[in-house]
Amino acid sequence: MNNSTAVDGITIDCAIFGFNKASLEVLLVQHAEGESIGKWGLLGGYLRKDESADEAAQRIVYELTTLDNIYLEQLKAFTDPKRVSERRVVTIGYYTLVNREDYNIKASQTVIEAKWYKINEIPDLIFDHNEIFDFSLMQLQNRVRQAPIGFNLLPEKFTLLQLMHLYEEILGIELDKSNFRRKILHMKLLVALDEKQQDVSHRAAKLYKFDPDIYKKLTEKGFNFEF
Amino acid sequence: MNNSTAVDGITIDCAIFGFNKASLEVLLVQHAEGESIGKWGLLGGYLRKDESADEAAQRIVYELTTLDNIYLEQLKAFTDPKRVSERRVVTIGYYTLVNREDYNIKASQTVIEAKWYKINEIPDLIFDHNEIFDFSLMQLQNRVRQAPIGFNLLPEKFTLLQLMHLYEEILGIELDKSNFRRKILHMKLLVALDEKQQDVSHRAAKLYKFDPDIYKKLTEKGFNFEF
DNA sequence: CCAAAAGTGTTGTTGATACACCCATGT
DNA sequence: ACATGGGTGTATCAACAACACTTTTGG
Repeated sequence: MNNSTAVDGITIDCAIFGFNKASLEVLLVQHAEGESIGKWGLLGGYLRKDESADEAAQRIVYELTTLDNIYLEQLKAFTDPKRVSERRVVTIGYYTLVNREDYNIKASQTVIEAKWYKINEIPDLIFDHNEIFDFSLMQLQNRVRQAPIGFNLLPEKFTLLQLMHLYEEILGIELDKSNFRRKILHMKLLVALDEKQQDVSHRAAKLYKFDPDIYKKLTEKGFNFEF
Repeated sequence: MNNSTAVDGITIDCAIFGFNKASLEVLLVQHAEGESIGKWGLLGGYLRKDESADEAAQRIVYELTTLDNIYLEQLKAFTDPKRVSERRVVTIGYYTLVNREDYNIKASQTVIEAKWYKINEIPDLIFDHNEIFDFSLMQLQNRVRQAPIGFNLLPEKFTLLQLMHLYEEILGIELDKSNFRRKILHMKLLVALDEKQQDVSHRAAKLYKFDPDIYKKLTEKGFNFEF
């Protein structure tokens, strides 16, 4: 990358979450250059002089995955003076939620390899990236209870049990099928489609989709996302 | 201040909340030097090379108020490339909760004047400080519903109605006295003292204090702070 | 017919809400 | 006596947890 356009001493690091079958996973990368060659870490990059941190995070994720318009939220700034040896670098942490069905790795100059890791099988990462990851998971668990951001991890059409398993994975709890159905349907956030699952070896489930317009209307009255 | 010890291009800005009688207020300052002379803004300063952002925020608040060991939480980094004209400066926002009874302004080299403003009477501030303040209020409203951080705004001993008025002010809602009492006492977070209000022109209320030890025990089981 | 997941129904308990009401104290 | 806030009691309603049950579909 062209360092002349970068802000000195400020980087962006991003935890990219995806949901696969029944498990919540994070995309980690091996860096091809710099002092961290060959070690796994969160996807990162420099903040450029003409962009905000949000724009930088969007750009950095796009450069690796070609994913556009993804859900993205700043965590906080990580500022321990010793977090990177030798230099003083402050990093601004982010997390994003992506739909694995849309995802495709793009060849990249700065990254050797990218790989999904289950959230309870994260290896030792560079710098303070384990701390950043832990914080991002905590933040995800909190946010998912306050707003329906979890839908960003699912394909457009999904069954109620897929949704329930997603919440179970993220929150690390078990939910009652019957009660979950009642509660989520009662919120009126979902639109039932005239479609069912295909090619499953059991009774096919109805498919639903999340409706952001309905969400906007409901959000003014306020409703509860505790599960 | 000695700029040779400062990290280039990174500042700290802090919204200091206090609770006075019945209103939630923020401490604003007029800067004595730099491009912002004479305008009101949040308390701010440079991040130093040998300190984390948390330490910097503690130091900056201490330098003005001599308050120590206060509740302090990072908001996020504000990074719009145009947020400060001329230079690229990223600021890390903070908010703190202080007990007005402990508070005393200290003479300061960098600040002409400091003044408490009611949260709905905030003037036009320098840079993006209005945005930072709005964010801090939102964050306070959210956090106060998840954990008993509001106690940091009160004196050590307080009545149940003082506490209720605090929540009403922060959240901008009205609460039912009877139901509030039941709910807060039911949580078992408060320790009833063998003391009553003095010199009030009505029946004296019992005083309570918040017990952090009890909170720690309860927090593991989880409990609900929605009001 | 069986396995597996989809989907419905029932019941007891808890907690929120909206009140009405009585108590203590200073002016 | 009355104003002001302190403090108690109660009836109603909505939400939740636990669990049993029926339905659909592929193999």
